Amino acid sequence: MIRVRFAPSPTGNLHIGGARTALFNWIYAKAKGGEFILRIEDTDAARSQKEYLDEILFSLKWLGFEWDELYYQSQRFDIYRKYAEQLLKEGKAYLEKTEGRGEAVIFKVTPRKIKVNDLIRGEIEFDAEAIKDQVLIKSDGTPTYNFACVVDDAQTQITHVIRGDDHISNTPKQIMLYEALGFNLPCFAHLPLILSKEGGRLSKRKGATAISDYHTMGYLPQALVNYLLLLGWSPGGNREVIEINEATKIFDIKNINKTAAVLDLDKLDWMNNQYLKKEDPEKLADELIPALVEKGYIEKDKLDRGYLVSLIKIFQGRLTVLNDFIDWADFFFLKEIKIDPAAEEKFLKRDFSREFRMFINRMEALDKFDVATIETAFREMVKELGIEAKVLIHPIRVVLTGKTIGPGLFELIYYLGRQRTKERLEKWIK
RNA sequence: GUCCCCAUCGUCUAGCCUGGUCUAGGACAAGAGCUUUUCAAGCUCUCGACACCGGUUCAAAUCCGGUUGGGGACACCA
Repeated sequence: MIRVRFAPSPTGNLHIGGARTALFNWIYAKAKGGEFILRIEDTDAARSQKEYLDEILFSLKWLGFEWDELYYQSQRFDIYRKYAEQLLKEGKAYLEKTEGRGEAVIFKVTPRKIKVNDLIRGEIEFDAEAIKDQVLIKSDGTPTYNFACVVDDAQTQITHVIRGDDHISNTPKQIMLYEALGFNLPCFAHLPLILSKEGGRLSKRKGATAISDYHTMGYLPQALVNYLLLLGWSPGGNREVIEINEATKIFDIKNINKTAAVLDLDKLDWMNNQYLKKEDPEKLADELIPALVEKGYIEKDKLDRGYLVSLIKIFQGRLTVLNDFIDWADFFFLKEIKIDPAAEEKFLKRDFSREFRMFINRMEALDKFDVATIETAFREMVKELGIEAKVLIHPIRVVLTGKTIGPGLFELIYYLGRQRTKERLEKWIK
């Protein structure tokens, strides 16, 4: 049974890099019918925070990476202690006293060559000569990262350690510990790093946006996962959009490439639009309702859900992020719309009183008020006036929506309704 | 400084393992056009890469060596 783990430290939010590591672990488990274990590396009590833990757990669930088991290192200190004592007893570690602090347990490093057979990179050789003796238990009694990591991976029977490239130099240190403790070695796979656009590691300043923020901004988890999957792996066959369920069927560590990838969010935007277009509008409504309520655009108990879904449908294909809807469709919810000054300048300098009046009358005369009849009435009217449709379409759009961009005019009028269309047009009749 | 990793369009990548089918394919971005009711989408087209040097070979993006460049690690952080 394949067992993999993702081991974040709650000293920061989950960001793109961590999410991608989690993804590759999770998908490998799925691909091989294995288990995905989540381990919280919260040994540093001073830096670990509950809010980060919550954010990490929320984000992993949001992305769809459900775990089979969950461990907290802070609850396992006695286990680390036990193994440290074993090493002490066997003479593989020694105690070191520091003034003002307690005793630390230090691992004795024996000079030798250490070979790592990495699933992605092949064989890598290190010389332990360059590695200093390693602290196992700090003088405050807490374990160090490398020690706790090895004990936990072995104890929880992790078969494949899949992690970022930045851990590659920890690997020889950990292998020495596995051997000293008499544990079986897992397989190692070191993922290429994700670099910021400026080069270098992802940091708060450079692209390390919290995953939960992508949720807040209106990205779809499927889109983010698909984008992440393409960073270092390819389904082949010139495929870009690939559903996770399909990807799990063809995923293999062997196909992960060695090169670090630069984070370029343009492609994520494109990907998000791809998923937004085909997403069930009912689901998008669920996502949008809280934000719309908060904006005061709708009221929770007086919600016309069917209407909202209809509106989502006419915007769906043009959204980059779901939240674009809130700005672009505001005129459907606001009593008083704001007219973009540039749009007014461009389309409403002329007096359209006669045309607007005429259009109102035509609409009121309609027996059946739907997208097709509105359009027919409008087209007949401009024909009679002897003008091009767009001469009138743009000014009407600006008056009704306040914007120069948006959905087709006739469906927009249909959903705005006769009454509101009339009111907004009348404001511009002198 | 020491150790380690990496190297195909601006970006993500296919191809590399198993040299010839590669005058290197796709996607994003950019530019042009079509459509049109604006924007978005869609469609068509354009721009654009095997880091460099040497070796092996009839033949190298593909194998080998070096150079250069980029990145990572060297904590009683994780």
